Amino acid sequence: MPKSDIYEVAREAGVSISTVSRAFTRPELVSAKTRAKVLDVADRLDFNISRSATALKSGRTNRVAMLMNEEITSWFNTQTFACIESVMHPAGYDISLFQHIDTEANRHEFFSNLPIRRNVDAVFVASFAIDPHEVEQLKRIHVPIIGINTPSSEGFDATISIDDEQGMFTAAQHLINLGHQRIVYPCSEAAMLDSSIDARARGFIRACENAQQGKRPDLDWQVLSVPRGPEFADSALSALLALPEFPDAICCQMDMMAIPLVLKLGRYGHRAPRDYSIIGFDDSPYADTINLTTMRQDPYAMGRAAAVKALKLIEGKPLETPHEVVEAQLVLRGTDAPRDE
Amino acid sequence: MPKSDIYEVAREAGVSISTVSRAFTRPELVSAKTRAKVLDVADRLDFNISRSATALKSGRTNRVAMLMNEEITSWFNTQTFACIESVMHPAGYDISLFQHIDTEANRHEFFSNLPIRRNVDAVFVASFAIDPHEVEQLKRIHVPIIGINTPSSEGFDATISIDDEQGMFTAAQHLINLGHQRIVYPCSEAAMLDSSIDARARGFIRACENAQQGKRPDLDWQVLSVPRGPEFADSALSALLALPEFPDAICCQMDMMAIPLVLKLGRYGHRAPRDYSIIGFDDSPYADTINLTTMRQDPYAMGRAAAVKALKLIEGKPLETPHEVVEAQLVLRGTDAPRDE
DNA sequence: TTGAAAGCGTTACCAA
DNA sequence: TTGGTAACGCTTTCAA
Repeated sequence: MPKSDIYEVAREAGVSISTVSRAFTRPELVSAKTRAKVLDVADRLDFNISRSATALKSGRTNRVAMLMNEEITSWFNTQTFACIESVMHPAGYDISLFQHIDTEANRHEFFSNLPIRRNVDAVFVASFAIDPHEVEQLKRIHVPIIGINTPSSEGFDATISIDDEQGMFTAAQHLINLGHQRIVYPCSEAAMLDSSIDARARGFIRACENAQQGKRPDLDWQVLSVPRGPEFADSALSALLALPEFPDAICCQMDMMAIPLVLKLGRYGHRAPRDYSIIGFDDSPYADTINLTTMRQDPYAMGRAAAVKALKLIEGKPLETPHEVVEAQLVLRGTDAPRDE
Repeated sequence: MPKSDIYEVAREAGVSISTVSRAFTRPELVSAKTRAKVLDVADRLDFNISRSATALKSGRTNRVAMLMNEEITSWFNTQTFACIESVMHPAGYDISLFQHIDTEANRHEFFSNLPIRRNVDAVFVASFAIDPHEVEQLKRIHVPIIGINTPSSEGFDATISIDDEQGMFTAAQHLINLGHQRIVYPCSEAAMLDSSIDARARGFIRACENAQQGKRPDLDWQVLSVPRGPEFADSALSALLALPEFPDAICCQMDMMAIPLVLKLGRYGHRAPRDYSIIGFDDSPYADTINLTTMRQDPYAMGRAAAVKALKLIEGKPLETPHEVVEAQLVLRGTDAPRDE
């Protein structure tokens, strides 16, 4: 078993363990020659600095936690994780992932046991709401807490969020401006506290009420709520087809709702934009392929921004703008058209 | 700063640090009363056992590495990561992710510096080929190496792979049996060494040559290779449409090729299964939505199996079946039909 | 059931 | 530029 320790390397290289350590982590303090010698011996003996020991000594853990709703396999979570990883990994951090912090049981388990206490240098909360009590609990780990798409920034050291309400307001407005009469907003029922979704619904409602009270008193709109779960798109499809009159515009909570609808409504003779306009939200995979008009959000940029903030906070540096809100962008493609008179 | 150490907890609880330690990690060795007391004090003082110290003391790192081609955002990588995580996390391991071990530069950097040496308890290699020299390098970290969809099991302590060659053979065979005459296999050019993809092409070719030499001497088939990159599906689309005669069957390297093709070919008047049959590979998102006939592989099950193997190997237990190969399943849906005479 | 103490592999201070 | 040494926070053996 050729796993050697720092003493062996020191002996073999004819130096002290201090020098071995420095050759790895403070190369500038060691003469080029000594350093080369040490690294050469170390490589031969399959030696490398132990991160655990470094962590212990330094008081840092070199690890951050990332809390998420549901699975990392969802589009937003994957994107966010990927770019936080791409910033944190080069900086020497591992990400300890906590999925499914959504059910009451899991939340309670997590926030009362607080397994990450004293074991991470920062915490990311990705795209879900935690209640004030939970934030309090989280604060007890005494490290920076960074939120991504959290409905509130209360209690967080930094947040970056998309403006869901305004984004969906814009989407609905766009549909209204196109002259559509009967607009439906299909959405899967909000998970407990998941107000990123709620905010979108609020934006839709506000746009419709605005229009109704203004120059479009005739506007006919409704929120079509279907149960959460893997079947939500099919549920929305059925609900839509069962409506007394098919809408001329559909404003979707997210692309994962819009894409199946566009695809499957076609089979029932409803073609966008010929028969109705439809708009999505997210610009997630295949939105471009099916030419879906949508509101784009950029989780990659958000994740990166969050990671950069975290790194600064870990270093104890102050943040110029701890809390940021970014706007979703309307991406016009081919599933919307003015209503023909 | 109420971050307290084990001594403070011990003092406050009126016990020794040994007892505090045991209260957390060996509760059965501590009287219920003492344990309750200790945990109570610990919670009040925001104390928790340090994973770094535990790791250092134990000689374990409580961390595994996962190496992958390209980004974690690809469907297969995300799925695999998610389920390895779901097994390793509860077992107390973090996953240190190394993305983009694909370019020559990154590979060299990784395999010669070997940053994970002495810093992980196992290594997962997800879905890409590493050359014999690289395997040798990897072995120098002296921990179990587990491969997922690696073309060879040479040098690995355990592997689980899908039989790409056989899977694509089955897919092509199916199309041939349906009576199709002109079969095209569009594929993006293999990344260097990425023979999971090559294996699929080989399966396609074998099925076609078999048929040709047997009862289908008239079979007309070809491999349509397009450059890698984000545009591969559009490149394949153009290439297909530029063919002297449009094929009556398309056998796709993967669903991410098949799905855009089905969607976009429709705009050019080619409808599956009316005008041609098409089959995918993977059963990735939206395959079911568009009713794509495809070969299903189950990265979730594979990841789980790989993680279980890793855990056993870390414990030093022997594996009954270190190397496993699973078959892809033909999922018949709606994009294939017998050729009408 | 509990306590004392050694040691895991580093880093950083102080000295040389 | 390099070496000696204490200390980081835990686990575990041995003793009580």
